[in-house]
Amino acid sequence: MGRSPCCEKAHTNKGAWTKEEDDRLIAHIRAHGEGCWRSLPKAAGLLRCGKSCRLRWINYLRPDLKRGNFTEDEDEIIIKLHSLLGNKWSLIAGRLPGRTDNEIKNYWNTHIRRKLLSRGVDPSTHRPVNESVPDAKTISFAAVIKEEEKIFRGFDHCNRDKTQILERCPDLNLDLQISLPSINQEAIPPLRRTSLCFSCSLGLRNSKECRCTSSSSNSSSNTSSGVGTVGGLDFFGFKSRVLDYRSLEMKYN
DNA sequence: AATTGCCGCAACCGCCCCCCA
DNA sequence: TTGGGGGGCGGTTGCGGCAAT
Repeated sequence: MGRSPCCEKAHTNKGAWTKEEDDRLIAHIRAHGEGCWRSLPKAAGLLRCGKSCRLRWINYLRPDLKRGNFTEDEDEIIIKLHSLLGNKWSLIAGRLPGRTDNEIKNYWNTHIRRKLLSRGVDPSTHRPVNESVPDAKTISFAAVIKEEEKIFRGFDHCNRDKTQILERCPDLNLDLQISLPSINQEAIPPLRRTSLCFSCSLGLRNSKECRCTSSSSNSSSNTSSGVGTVGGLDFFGFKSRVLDYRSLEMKYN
């Protein structure tokens, strides 16, 4: 038995939303709030799929949406976040108030990709287009074990157990941690040490999150704020729990 | 003025994850 | 512990508008 459909497809409208449908949806959400999208269309008197209502509200009708063109600052933030997070549009949108994941995804595909290509940057890898990428090395443990089996086949008299072979490949814990590039400020001549805060490095100079100071002495304090926070800036949302950090962790046990 | 091709964006589709019974 | 349902997400599609011819 397959999955039950999210709605009665036969009796739902598709395509562009009418003004009347928008008004009904807005009125319903104003009165009852968001939630239970599956039952919302019926309650609101809409011949739409619940998912369609959700999309329409989130991407178009929500009152806190920022309409209009993206600013240069927003462009740069999107580029930097994309280089860190990849196509995690919802995470990127979470760091840009008033913008939706769909909007950012479309904007990326239509404008930023072209912008990066014109700069000679590959939008997928964020590396120069003509930069030769070193051959990727794939470590295959299965291949290692096969090789070892070949070797040990000649030593059958030893009654060597396969588990002994496997013990040669201990469990790995490949936890990935993300953090700011570690720069040893002590190794840099005093005059060249930077006090640029992370906000400024994202192109948000003079923003309220800016922690830059005229003195370079504060720069070290920025690195002691813990993972995901820089100078008190909750960049990765660890404090606000916007970012599901588990998606950035790979475990092999 | 009509046609064609391209571009941008809203909306849809299907998969995946999480929560709860 | 497990399975089903609901919601969220990323990729894709299709339509409308606009520029070029």
